[in-house]
Amino acid sequence: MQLGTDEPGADALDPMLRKLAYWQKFGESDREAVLALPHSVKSLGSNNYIVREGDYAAHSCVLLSGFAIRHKIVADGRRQIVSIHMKGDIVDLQNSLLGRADHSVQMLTAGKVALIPRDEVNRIAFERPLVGKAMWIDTLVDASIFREWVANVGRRDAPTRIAHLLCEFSLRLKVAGLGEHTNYELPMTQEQLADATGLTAVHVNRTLRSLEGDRLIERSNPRRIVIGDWRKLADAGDFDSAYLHLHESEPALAH
Amino acid sequence: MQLGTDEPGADALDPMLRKLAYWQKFGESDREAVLALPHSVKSLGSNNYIVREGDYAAHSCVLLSGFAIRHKIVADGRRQIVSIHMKGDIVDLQNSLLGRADHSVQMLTAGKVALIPRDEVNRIAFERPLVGKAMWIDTLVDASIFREWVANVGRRDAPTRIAHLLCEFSLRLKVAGLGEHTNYELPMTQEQLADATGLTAVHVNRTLRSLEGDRLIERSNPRRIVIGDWRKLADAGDFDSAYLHLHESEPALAH
DNA sequence: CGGGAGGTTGACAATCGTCAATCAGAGTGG
DNA sequence: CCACTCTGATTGACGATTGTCAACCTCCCG
Repeated sequence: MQLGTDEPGADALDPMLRKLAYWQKFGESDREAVLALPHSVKSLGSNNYIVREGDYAAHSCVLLSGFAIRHKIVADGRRQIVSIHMKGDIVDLQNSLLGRADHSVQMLTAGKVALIPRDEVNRIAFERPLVGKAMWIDTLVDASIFREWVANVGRRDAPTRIAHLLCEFSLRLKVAGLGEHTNYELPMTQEQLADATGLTAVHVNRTLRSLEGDRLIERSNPRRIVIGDWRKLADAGDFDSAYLHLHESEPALAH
Repeated sequence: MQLGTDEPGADALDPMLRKLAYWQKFGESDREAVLALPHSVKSLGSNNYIVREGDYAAHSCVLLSGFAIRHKIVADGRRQIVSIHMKGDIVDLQNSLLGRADHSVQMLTAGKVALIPRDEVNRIAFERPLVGKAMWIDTLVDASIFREWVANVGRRDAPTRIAHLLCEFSLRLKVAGLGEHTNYELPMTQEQLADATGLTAVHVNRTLRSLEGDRLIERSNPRRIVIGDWRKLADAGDFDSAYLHLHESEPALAH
């Protein structure tokens, strides 16, 4: 299923603006300039590709709703998911500057994206220093998350790895304002979870059940994650939110 | 050993300029502006720290000679190296914008670094769009390498992982103009190699010897890597240089 | 010549992967 | 309403890659 292209609403880019303004305080004119970026909105079905490895992207792409992942395929056909994205995430800013995509971006659920011509992204980045700075910071935080993922798949065992991912997802849901962050539906199959953690689907299954057995999470159905004691799960997942570079107010989660 | 601070040479920042100019063609005034950045040069001994996780860095740091790594420590004290750096690499640009360091940077060998006040980095990035763009691209390529590392430790087996790292190192040596890239001395212990690949030192040792046994590499001493057939090693390491975003001329290595 | 760091090897253990069967739930057509 | 089917989740038995522990070797350097 590949759905059509919609008319852009007046402030379709609001989720992107919120994200950028989170990194860098904007004045009114910068806010308006971001919202005024030319773009088209596209509705995508689950599993639709936004970018394919090797593409020369003509657009930058912002996720307006739904969830998406970035992934790479290795020699024997196995897949590694390198990041998970949600509302407001700028999903392929790098392609505006780098040219050929070094990985694919794929929808996890149905959702909408805004496509912004790469020239426009480049223009605003350099005409409006605060906007450019916010975009740069956004890509630096992305990079910080990749580093954490290298450590996660490289040096943590399966239960810790999965607990860490559940914590990251929870906290990012909260920052994005997407509902109850201690009781959420993980928008992916266990196979996708395996591809994100460098494990196999079977082992992910066993590990989830073992986290459940240890009362670190509850699951009323296979995808629903209920976090009873956030601090306990964070400890189990060796989770320290510093790498997300959130403002002071957020990490208070720990309470 | 922590050596002193030297007088900056007239063009100490040349390695940084070369790197930036590789990503973005500069005019003469931009070149001069980069070289004119205020900075101090510091000589560091092997294993000295450049940045420690948690630091609020007042400087950005460019590696002028020697090798360095970035790493993170996980709960049980194990370490994950997330990248390896060499001459010309801008090693903590992100700290200029992000504030608190989310990982440590440590010298692998003795070498020199240039410290540039973070305000100066911010200033040049926004006063000189081409310089800013080059720095931005540099951070995006960094991020691309992190993604590849996530896939490397997440989805490749030990021999493939190590072969991949050897290929990446080889190619980056070549681009940086640091001698014979098919016959080089790997500036790290097997324990450090293990921390970079998410393995243990013992297993790294066995795997290196097995690569040797398969005639994918030769080693006249434990650290010297001789690549007889580059293509063969690249195949064994599932190595495709696209993620390094080099210009067209370099990947010709494959011949 | 002694000490130490790093490299090498073997025996054994454990985490995690593979294969295969079964189960549960959603959607579909008769 | 009820097979039927498909995807995803779950479980068990077994196997393999990788980790752990411990010994020993080698080289460099003071």
